[in-house]
Amino acid sequence: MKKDLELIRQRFIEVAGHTTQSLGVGRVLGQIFAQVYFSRNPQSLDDLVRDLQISKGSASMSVRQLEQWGAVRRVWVKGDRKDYYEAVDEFGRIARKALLDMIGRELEVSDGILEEAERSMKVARRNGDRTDEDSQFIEKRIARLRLFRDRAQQVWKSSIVALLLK
Amino acid sequence: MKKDLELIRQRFIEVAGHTTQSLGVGRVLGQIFAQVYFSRNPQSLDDLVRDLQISKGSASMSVRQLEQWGAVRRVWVKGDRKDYYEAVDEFGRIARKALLDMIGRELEVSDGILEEAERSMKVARRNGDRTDEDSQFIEKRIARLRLFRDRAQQVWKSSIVALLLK
DNA sequence: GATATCGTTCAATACCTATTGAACGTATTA
DNA sequence: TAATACGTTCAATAGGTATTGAACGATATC
Repeated sequence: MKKDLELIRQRFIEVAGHTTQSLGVGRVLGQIFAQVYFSRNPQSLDDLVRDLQISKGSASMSVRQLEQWGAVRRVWVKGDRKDYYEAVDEFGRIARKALLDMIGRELEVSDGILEEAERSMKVARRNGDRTDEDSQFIEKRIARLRLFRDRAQQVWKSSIVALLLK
Repeated sequence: MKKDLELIRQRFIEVAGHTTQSLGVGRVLGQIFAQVYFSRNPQSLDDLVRDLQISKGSASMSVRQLEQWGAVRRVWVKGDRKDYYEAVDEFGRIARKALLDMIGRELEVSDGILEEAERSMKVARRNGDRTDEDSQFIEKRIARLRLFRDRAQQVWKSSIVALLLK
């Protein structure tokens, strides 16, 4: 491959690695995807290990993660036992799955605590504590939190949908 | 304060810390905001140090970060030299600033590499390399990337705006 | 059936970054 | 002026997590 093309490729791999790293999913993940995405031929684990100078274990795990998100797909190369991978060129779907996987869980957790708190407040109320100033304050704060949470939920969902549409 | 209210507060602090941690901005940040948000009285650094059992340095830095994002504001308590902080109850604006600060930079970086690559391809083309199959492949991939980037940009901006609106 | 090839697993390690805490500057009080 | 109270800074450290690599199982090849 021509030298300047190779340079561009290298640069993409570098930046992709940096990006995924600061997104909290590890450098290797981005590097692998970039390498596969900018390769005409399907890439084997060994290709990745050699070119990116990473361990086989790392390559194996990262590739599986990428497969999970639908970012790469296994392809069959006849007469070769190795697994080969090529990039799926549908960033929308990929981003959707990845984001849901990464952020979705967290959202559910904080959702849980909110409902839990709301239940507790309800119980406290029924016991006639409604005049308590502390309770009223906390209750208001929780209500505001709920308001934001619902808004954020909407934005989140519509964003996800928007990204999905090709 | 009543015991069950205190429990709820504690739980919020715990979850907030966990959330900010896995968002990559440290546990203390979330803990401090939760504590301030669920306190009727403005909180001093010492309050935070005592209640959360964190170091003064950590408290100082995290509070400054929160101030930067407009999540807490300094308030003046007469007859007291300490700095006190209270929560700003506008999650929309806070989220906006925080997200821009955290993700905005990354977006610009990956933006840079894209334009850089596009320029390089343009130059290569002018030199009559357009028949090169490798070049054509890379060029197509870059174009697809650009397409997604622009879409994502739109979604990103509209989400940010939507969150801002109270 | 023995050997070679390939992918996976997971405990150990290396790396990164949040957190600490001592030292410092500044403002306030005695 | 000395002593105290307070917030900030930053080098050192702790803690968490990505990455490694040796061991393993499975499958193909000799």
